[in-house]
This record gives sequence, structure tokens and C-alpha cells, in this order.
Amino acid sequence: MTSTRYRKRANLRDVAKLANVSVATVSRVLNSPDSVAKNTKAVVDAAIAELRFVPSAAARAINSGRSRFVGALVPTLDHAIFARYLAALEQTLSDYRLSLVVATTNGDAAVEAQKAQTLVDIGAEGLVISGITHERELYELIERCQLPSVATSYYDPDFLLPTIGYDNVDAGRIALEHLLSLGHSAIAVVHGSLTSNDRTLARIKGLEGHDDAQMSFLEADLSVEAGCAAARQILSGKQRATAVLCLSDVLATGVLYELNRQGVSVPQDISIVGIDDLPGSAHTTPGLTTVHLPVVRMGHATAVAISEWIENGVVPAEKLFDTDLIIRGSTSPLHAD
Amino acid sequence: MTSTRYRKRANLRDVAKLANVSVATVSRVLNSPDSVAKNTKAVVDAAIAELRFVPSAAARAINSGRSRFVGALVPTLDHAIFARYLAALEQTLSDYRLSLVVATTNGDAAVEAQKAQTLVDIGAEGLVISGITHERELYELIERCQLPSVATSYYDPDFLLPTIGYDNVDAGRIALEHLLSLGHSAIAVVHGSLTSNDRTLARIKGLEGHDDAQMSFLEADLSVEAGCAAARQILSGKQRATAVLCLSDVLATGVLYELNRQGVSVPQDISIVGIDDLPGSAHTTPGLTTVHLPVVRMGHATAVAISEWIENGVVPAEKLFDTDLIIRGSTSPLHAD
DNA sequence: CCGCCAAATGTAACTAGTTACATAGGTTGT
DNA sequence: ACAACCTATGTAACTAGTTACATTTGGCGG
Repeated sequence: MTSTRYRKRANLRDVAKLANVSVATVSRVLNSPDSVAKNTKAVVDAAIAELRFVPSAAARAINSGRSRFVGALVPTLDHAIFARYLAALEQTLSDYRLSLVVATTNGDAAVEAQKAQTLVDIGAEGLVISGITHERELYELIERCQLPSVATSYYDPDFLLPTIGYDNVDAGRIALEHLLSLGHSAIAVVHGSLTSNDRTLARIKGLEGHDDAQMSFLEADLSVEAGCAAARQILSGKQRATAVLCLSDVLATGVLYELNRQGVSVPQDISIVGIDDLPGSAHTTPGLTTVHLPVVRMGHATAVAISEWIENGVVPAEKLFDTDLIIRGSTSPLHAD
Repeated sequence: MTSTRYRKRANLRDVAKLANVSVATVSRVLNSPDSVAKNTKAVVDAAIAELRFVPSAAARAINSGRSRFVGALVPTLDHAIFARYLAALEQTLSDYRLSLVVATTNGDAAVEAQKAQTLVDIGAEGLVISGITHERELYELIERCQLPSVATSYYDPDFLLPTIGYDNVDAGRIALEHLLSLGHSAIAVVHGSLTSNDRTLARIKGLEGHDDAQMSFLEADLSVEAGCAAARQILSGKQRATAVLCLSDVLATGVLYELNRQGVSVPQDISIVGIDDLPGSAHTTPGLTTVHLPVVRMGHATAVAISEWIENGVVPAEKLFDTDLIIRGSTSPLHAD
């Protein structure tokens, strides 16, 4: 026991020595076993087992120039929409025999740049980032390292990097136009933080240009709790909105919960529309009308794009996924009082 | 453009040549800039910039013996409880300057073993796994590589690896005893898959030994949708249960939604208790009574444990976090009809 | 004006693999 | 019987860094 405690990890030369063969032969046993005589292979295998030899990933990487993992930078893991997206990303990357390193940024571009540097430092072969608003350092890093990188959750064919995502402006507009088409004009908009969140900003941009609508804006944390609080504020307003447009389903769910609790009927008294289409949104009472974001397809497509770029040097084209209005029970036509 | 396209990535020797210094000096500029004369450093920096030199992570790793990342194996990312957990894990690992590689297993032990091998192949310095039921290959891998590894979401001081988690048997028992204490005895239990999910199995074990309770069991996928379906089945049963015990809040949420929809009053007609305490569970109508699982604290503790093990060789002690009953509105005493 | 010391830099040997090329040995063809 | 060839294996040079140790250079004290 004492003797084994400080036993240094065996390397390929140790194995070669013990098996009385050359390093090349050991390497062959590892990488092309068929090119080695059966007897020799057996001897080497025995030596490997005896020394508990495990090849060094770093030494392999230095020769192949490959680390076999990519980094993903997301604002948070603690939000179903990003978790779903990363789940899809990981799954398809895995088909390409690539692993996924996850780094969270808390929506802070400086943290993002710093974590991107960390990902490069540990050898990431590619980078997946969220949105198109980033620090100059991040761009410089990508440029300097010639690192295959795509931006997601956003679509902008003019962006420096290929974007694979959806049109956030559109998503906002679709949600608004749905409410307008139902006759609503007094609309409360509940949104997440505006600082360095281009997705939210874009969705709000989609609400512009409709002079017929009177919108009031409420900023909230991205939580059910904050949605509840926003609902209370909306109810206490002077001229009450007839519809609430939430830029995220998490907020919409909170609003819905709170209105239910306060005895306000949805959609009879107030309509609610969200954006995201989370798994639970179909099952609330009433079901939440929302704009579906194709994050699963986006995750798969991103994995394919970054893998092909890494493996075959194919710079991916940008890709736009449609956002679809999913009409459920939380919205209805405005009844004139 | 054509000339730069195939330019091979510059290495430290290229930089040394261009700057007319030795490789050691370049290395010093990178790692201890103060030990280099200002002029020399300036020349080297210029060369680095000109050649767009980025040090190879693999070559560094081969010398330091460090890759600076750990792997985590979880059944899925697409479930808030794991996402929250990983978020906490990543956050604290980041404080130790370690990155997190995420691999999902879909609850399949064979996939888990294979993905664990992949993690080792790419150089993970430690492993975090979920639960205590795994393939022999996984244990062999950990043993062979002498890989710092902890098992989480479970507590078992006798397990081969240190466990950092909570007592699932207890969680089940707490939920049941709450219902029993309210006078319920006809209880429908809704649980996830039993195949290779030791957490679910343990929770069910916690339900044993109460002869006063008549329990019927319903297996369902871990989704809101499946919870809704389970609720419908419960309603159509002959002798209707007066309480539903869900081994996961996702299922409980589905059951609650469906009962709401069917006009069944919760908790007047049926009580519901869950396990997890998801962020949204506090805000449903009524609020969901549930057993809180301390996944965030568990994530932080796991990160500290694995980091200390990797950095300082401190094999962590197992750690038990309490599970707490959170009483909200979805449970109430049974009224005799 | 010489010697000592420290700062700055260089040389070469490491880290742990892969692989091009060389060679030894046995089998087959003529 | 000997060339030709194939298979199995070994040698040594790569990959791209770090670092122990050696050497140079310059300033300052005696």
C-alpha cells in the first residue's frame, strides 16, 4: 500500500521496457493492434495492465493537434431554454466524437471574454457563443487563434461570425401582432435585463412601429418570482393593460400564476403571450400562447456546423430558423367593455 | 489572402527565431514576464503579435500534467434539477480555475461508461457522476486512472467513491409521512423510470414499511405531459386516491395542472406532494408542497471537493445534505367524507 | 583595474506520445 | 538457390512547450 501510493503514473516507455519491446510497438498496440503480432500484443497488454498504464491525453493531443472538445458560452445554465439548447448541442457533438465544455457568463460580456480565454487555454477547438454583442477581446481571441466559432440564438447574416439562430426582432413582432390582431392596444411588456442582452433588445425592437399600441415596459429578473411581481404591478396600474407581452415564458408563467392567484381570469380579463415555448408552457391553465423558439434544432445545427468546420474546414453558412406563434388558451380577442 | 490561408500555426520556436532570442526567453515572456528585460520583452511581444502566436494547450498540459477541466456525467441537461446543479458546479469550479465538461447519459449506464472513457481520453482531471449505480467498466476506469471522482445526488457512506448528496430514501419517506400525518392513506405514487435510476428506487424504498397506507404506483416519463397523463389515470381509477405523491416536481406540476383543468380542487379534493422543489414550484396555484433537494449547495460542495482532491490530493469525506419538507398549499388534512 | 555578484539570456534536456524510415526475418516465385 | 517481397519490429526524429543549469554581460566595490 505504501509502496503504491507514490508510484508515478506509468508512461509508454515504462510499458515498452517491461514488455521488452520498443515504444513504437506499444504505440501500435494502442492505435493499430492488428499490425502487431498476437504474441507481442499479449505481452504488451499484460505490461499495460500491470503498470495500469493510461495514455496521456495531452501527449496525444500534441501530436494530433486535436483536443476533441468545443466550448460553449451561455449566460446561464439555470434557465430551461439554454439547458435544452445545450442538451441538443451536446448530443449532436457527441455524434461527432466531440465533447462540450460549458462556461456560464451571467450575461456579462467581460466574464464571457475571460472565460473564452480560459477555454482557449485549455485547448478548445471551437467556440459557440450566444448572441452578437461581445467584448472586443473576444473577437480578437477568435481572430488570433483562428478559432472556428459560431454565434447562436440570433440571426444576422452581416455579423462577423456565422450566426445560427432565429430572428429575435421577428419573435417580438409576432407576439405583438398577435395581440394587436385580437384587438388589444393597452399592452404591458415584461422583459428581462436590457444590459448586454441583445436578444431582449432585438425582441423589443420588434415591438416598434405600431403607433396603435400603447405599451408600458416593465423590467424584471428572469424568474417566475419576478413575473409574479410584475403581474402585481400591472394590476395596480392606473389604466390597466388588457394584455401582457412577456419576452420570456418564465416571466409569462409567473404573470399567469399571479393573475390566477389574484382571481383575474386569463384570457377573459387579461391576455398573456410569451416567447420561448418551454416544455411546461403547453400545460399551464390556460395553456400559454407563445412564440416557439427552435432551440433544439438550433442546437443540433450548431453542433453540425462547428463540427464540420473543425473537422473539414467548412466554414458554415448562417442559418435562420423560423419562430412560430403557438396559440393556446392564454390569449383571446378583446371584448369592448 | 491565398498566402495566409495555409500558414501553419506558429510555435514558440518560430517566435524565438523571429525575435532573435532563445525559446527559453519566449517561454519566460509568457510565464514570468518580469524576469525578462523590458526591451527583450517588447521584441518578443512584437514577434508574438506578428506571428499571431497562441501557445498550445496540449504542450502546456504535457509539462504541467494538468488539463484544468473535470467531467460531469448527468442523465440529462433538459431537466431543471440537473441544470441547476451543474450551474452551481460550474460556478464554483470556475473559482478554482477549472472548467466543466458536460456529458449526458440518458440514464443509460453503458452510455455513461462510454462517455466517461471519452472524458478520460480528452484528459479530464476528475469525474463527477450521478448516483451510485454504474457499470463495472466505469469503476475500472476510475481505478485504473486513479481519477478523483465523486458520486452525487445520493448519500451512501459505504459506497466505493465519496458521495456528496442527499438521502433519497429519506426524501421519499418525508413526503409520505407528511401525507400520512394529514390522514391520507389512499395514495397514488407517480414516479419516473425505475431502470437504472437509483434515486427513484431509493425514494420508493422510503415509502416502505407503512402498512397503514394503500399505495398504487404509476410509472411515467419525467415530463409535465406525463404528469398530466398520470393525473387522468388517477381520476379514472376505481377507488380514487386522496393524495398523489410524485417523486419529482415535474410530474407533480403536470398532475396539478391536469387536476386544475379537470376541475378537481387541490388540496380540497386531492392533495399533491412532490420532490425536488424546482424554482417554479413555489408559484403554482396552489403552491406545491414538496421536499426540497439542496442541489445548489450540493453543486458547490462537489466542486470544492473535487477541486481540493485534484489540487491538493485531499480525498473528500462523504457529505450529507438535509432534505426539507416545504409545505405549501397543495396538501391539506383529509376530510372524512 | 580587477573581481564579484546579479540580472539576463541561452543550451539542451526534459514532458509523453506518434510516426517515417530502416532493418531483420521468413515466405514465395522462378 | 537466390532474389523479391512482406510482415513485424526497432530507431530516432518529430510534436510544442517548460525548466535546470550554464553562460554572458554589466555595474559596483575595493
